[in-house]
Amino acid sequence: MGEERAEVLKGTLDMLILKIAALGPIHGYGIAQRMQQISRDFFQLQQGSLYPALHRLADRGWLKAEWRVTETGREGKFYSLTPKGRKQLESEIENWERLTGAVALILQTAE
Amino acid sequence: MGEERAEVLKGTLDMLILKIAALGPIHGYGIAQRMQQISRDFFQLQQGSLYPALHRLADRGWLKAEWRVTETGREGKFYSLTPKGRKQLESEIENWERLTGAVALILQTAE
DNA sequence: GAGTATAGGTAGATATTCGATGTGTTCTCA
DNA sequence: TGAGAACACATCGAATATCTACCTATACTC
Repeated sequence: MGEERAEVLKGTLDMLILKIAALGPIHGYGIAQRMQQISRDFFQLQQGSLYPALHRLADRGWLKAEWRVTETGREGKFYSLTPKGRKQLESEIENWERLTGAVALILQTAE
Repeated sequence: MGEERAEVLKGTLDMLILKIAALGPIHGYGIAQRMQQISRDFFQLQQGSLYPALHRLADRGWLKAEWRVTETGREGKFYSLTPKGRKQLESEIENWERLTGAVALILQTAE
């Protein structure tokens, strides 16, 4: 009980990951941590969602990956935004805003 | 090109339908029309999404259905919110707000 | 009589997220 | 020195939801 399970809204994960990556090169595990931090523990991104999403985004040419050594001395795959990825992020944010705007219109409708 | 396809965000359709039904008993076809109107043509709910969703919501006890005659003299299945459905709607709206709040935190983060 | 709008519906394809599970390394602390 | 936690990568299958495409039927318009 009291499970504050915060599932990411389907369709928004790509945008969120791209946005975090836009802050600077970061490895997968770090993305999940950062997302949790920034959202004040609201989003707890699962690894089973994270890694497939990263591969998907890389496949589409929105992220590029590079092995480097992390702050903790381990190997990590660092992702950074490609120019195409930056455009994609912009377009996803725009769409997100139009979408939440439309939802707001409906939620505000009074009986 | 220029396709302004507005797909409903997965996970929000139930909330939107419940909200429209909360405005008063309304039949399925009317829900789609109303949603399009209120959202200023942004949402164009497909029948293949609408009807399965209505059945789902009725199965869960959030909507109750009743055949009546529509304004245009046809038979229509009118849906109205049950008390359980009203609670569900409230909880979905609350969740939606926490969710968009968390997304906003991430989108606002500056490099 | 043809076509459009209204009203209901199903079936299959697609996409995405999660939960469970697996590998291996480094660090901490008893 | 050894156990467990945290770090870092990953895959697989189940569950879910939405869409596209299709189907039926009635009423209205031209």
